[in-house]
Amino acid sequence: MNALFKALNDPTRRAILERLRAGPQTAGAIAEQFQFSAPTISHHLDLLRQADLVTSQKQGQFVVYTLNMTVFDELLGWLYQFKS
Amino acid sequence: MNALFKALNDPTRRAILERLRAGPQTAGAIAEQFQFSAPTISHHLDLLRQADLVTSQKQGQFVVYTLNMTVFDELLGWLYQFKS
DNA sequence: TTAATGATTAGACAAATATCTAAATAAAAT
DNA sequence: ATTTTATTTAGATATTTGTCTAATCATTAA
Repeated sequence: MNALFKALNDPTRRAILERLRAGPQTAGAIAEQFQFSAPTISHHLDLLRQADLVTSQKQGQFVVYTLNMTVFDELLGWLYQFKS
Repeated sequence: MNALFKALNDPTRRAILERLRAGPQTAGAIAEQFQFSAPTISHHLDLLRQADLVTSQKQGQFVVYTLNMTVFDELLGWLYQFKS
């Protein structure tokens, strides 16, 4: 829960998630879409993975990142207690 | 959106929200339930208010904080784009 | 009007965070 | 084998954050 909110508390990381809606992408392809250095994006991806918001698969020299939406259920569950 | 995620990215602030589910409470009553100083809780309440997650009404020398759940719709809306 | 109570503001400080460059690792291409 | 490409790790740094104590503001009570 902590890792989840932490991961979401950054506009760049949220933007990465939104980009991944279009489908899995390599670390490099993701980094290209932002003005930050590759190590910075790599770090953001690490935090997203710690929160289980993305998964990564190594494919040759590339690392492909995939959105994992199942974690949102946890968030929805937390939100639900506040409804009504 | 930034203020919202920022406010939620702290366990104490999330706990405050959960306590407020029981009903509006004064700043002092909220602070009593935590081990932090009154100024610290006051600061957390300020961030929650900046995110519009709570509203405050001054009643004499007390300040009553009330949970505002309408903001969660914004969060749900953001989450919704990831569904399916 | 003075003292007490509830709450916030101000300022300080340690810890966490986001970013960078440089270096390291691993795979592919020459 | 060597070099290039993709990515991560390491280390540095400036900013942000959570906390505290002390001081201030505002309201109520003596």
